[in-house]
Amino acid sequence: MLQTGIGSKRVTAEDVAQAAGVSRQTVSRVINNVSYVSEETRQRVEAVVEQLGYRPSNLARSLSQQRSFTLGVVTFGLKYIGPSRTLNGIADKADELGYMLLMKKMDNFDENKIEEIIDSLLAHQVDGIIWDVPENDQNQNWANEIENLSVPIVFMSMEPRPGYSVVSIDSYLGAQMATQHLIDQGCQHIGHISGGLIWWEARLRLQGWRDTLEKAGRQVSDLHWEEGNWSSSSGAVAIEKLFSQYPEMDGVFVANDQMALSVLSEASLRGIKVPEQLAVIGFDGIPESAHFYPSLTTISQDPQSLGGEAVKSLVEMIEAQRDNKTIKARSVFIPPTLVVRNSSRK
Amino acid sequence: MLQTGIGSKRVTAEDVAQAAGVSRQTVSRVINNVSYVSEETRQRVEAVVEQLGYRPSNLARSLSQQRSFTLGVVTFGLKYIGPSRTLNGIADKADELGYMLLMKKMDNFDENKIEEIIDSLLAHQVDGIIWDVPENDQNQNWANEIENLSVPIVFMSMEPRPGYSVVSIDSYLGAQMATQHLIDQGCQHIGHISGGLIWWEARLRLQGWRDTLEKAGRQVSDLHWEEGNWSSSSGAVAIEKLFSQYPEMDGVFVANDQMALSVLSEASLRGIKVPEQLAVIGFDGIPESAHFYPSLTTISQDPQSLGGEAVKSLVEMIEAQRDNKTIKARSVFIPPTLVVRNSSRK
DNA sequence: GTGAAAGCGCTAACAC
DNA sequence: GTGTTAGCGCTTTCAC
Repeated sequence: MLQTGIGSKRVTAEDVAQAAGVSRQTVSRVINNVSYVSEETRQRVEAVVEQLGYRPSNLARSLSQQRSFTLGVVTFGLKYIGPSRTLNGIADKADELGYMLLMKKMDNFDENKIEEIIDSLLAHQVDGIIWDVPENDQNQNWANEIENLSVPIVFMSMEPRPGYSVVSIDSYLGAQMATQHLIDQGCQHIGHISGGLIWWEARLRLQGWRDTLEKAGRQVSDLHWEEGNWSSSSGAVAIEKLFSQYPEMDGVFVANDQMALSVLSEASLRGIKVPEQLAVIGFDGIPESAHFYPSLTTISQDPQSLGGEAVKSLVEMIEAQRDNKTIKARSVFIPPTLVVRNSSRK
Repeated sequence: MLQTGIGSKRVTAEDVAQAAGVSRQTVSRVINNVSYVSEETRQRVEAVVEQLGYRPSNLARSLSQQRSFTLGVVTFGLKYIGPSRTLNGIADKADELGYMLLMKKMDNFDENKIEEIIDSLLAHQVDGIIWDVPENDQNQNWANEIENLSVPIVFMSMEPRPGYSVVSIDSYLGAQMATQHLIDQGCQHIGHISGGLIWWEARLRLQGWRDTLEKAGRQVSDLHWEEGNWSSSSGAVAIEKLFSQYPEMDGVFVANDQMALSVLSEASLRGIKVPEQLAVIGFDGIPESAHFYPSLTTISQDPQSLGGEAVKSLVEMIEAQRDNKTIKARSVFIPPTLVVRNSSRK
């Protein structure tokens, strides 16, 4: 039974105690199922709880226990599908482990905001923090600011640093797989469209492409790649440039599926046949990519488990801290998988 | 300056008071800028605050003020782009108005979960709740359960009921606009692919399509539409069926852009020319739709402002409640806009 | 202007 | 088994 009446006064443990003719403490014991309470008392209390519609206040509990079972999550670019799928994974795992999520978003790289955000999370007594904001030039310094936090923190998609816990997709590996796949398909001239290079993952994917080509003895030039910003629009601009500055290109590794979508469209517009004249491979494996035309070969990641891993790591750290164990930072890299579809099958 | 040291003891107002040689209350006054404090004391306290890195505990404040400046948000289908863009709008507006977001997700329609979720939110003393879960047969009953909540609640994308605040896109209007557009382009046989009909919005879009056709004197049959579930995959299945059961179809209104993507792909596969042989219009206006091939005509909604409106409504209700004013429920319908692109321009 | 006391709703520690 | 006391960190009320 839910509490009734807008603005009605809250039913407290004290109310229940009085109505049941016991002490507050006994009510607490019944609620939390801790230490023995006689069956008779328990039932009496439970009846009153039900009758009064009593719900314990987590707020008060958090204050008294100095632990809130709440995790702070700071995300960036929630309006894009990638980050929100990760958030979904975080939410699922948090739920499973009995934590709530206190959410903050950060949309620009204002350094002052970093402290403000962390502070507001801390003020709400979060037990730990998940930081899912891309690292870039402007916000690198926060690493220092965050160094001595009073709660554990897990970073996502950030370059691992000793002493920090980081959970990421193995973008470098994925880029290698993608490039190698194009090589295996017989492509001779493989271009790349990167994500915004302020993102660590974009830099990794670029590097993976470059290294793989070089390892295969291919010539790599700066004319062979263009920087996008993850959006489809930027993909359209980038592929235009590549078409003109790298006309012999017969394969392209695109750093995410959204930009790859534009590559397919622009190719269609120009009558360039995919994959015959141009093989295309994306990254992310968004569900829609299976329905692009032609269907898109891609490096698939599972943001669900990515988010889940982050929560798992964080909760481990939280527990360790409570038990006064040493907290050992742990970095997790999740390998992506290659999904071959029509856009690359020569 | 951030707090230092994992697990280090929290700096409290009491600590500051002692260090500054004043009482806790004076510290509180300085922090909250309320009532007069002598300039000298103020500066002394502020110095100590800075020096000790004192951060007031919002938790304790919430408990004592019986108000948390936290909003509960319950979302459904966060892994899809629509709901997460809405969440983004919610987060922005909440930030602007000084509220934090406590997030819960709900992924199936388990009725028991409803109460549990609401309870956990209430236990954390949220000041109000935004309910962004589609209404369906199984979960209609919650309306009753939620009836007498102790905090204000705003529903999203739900059929308006007297006494409830609801914020929605005007899907019916959008469907009319879409269908009318196809009529205006000269389409004679206009089909429809709906979203999952457990969603109120899917039903509205279906109805808008049907009504508009009938108003235009067109014949409408159940062979002219198919139910999808919003996903691209379901769109592929649906369009297949329509192609076979409604071969004369020369225009199709698809209930969201993801499914429309599959329509474009399947048309390409079959060599059906869009828009010459089949005009296609989607719904939502996701950024990618501008880069489909051909670019997709769509009914564009702004989930950002949708989420913003919900927060605005909710906060209004919260303030009203605090001032003991009568809370008047208010329903907001946001009209979408028609974006004409190549998929429908005959 | 500033301080003392009480209270927000709960739990931990110790009695009985 | 159950009650009492103290305390989590803050704000409110009321003195002075």
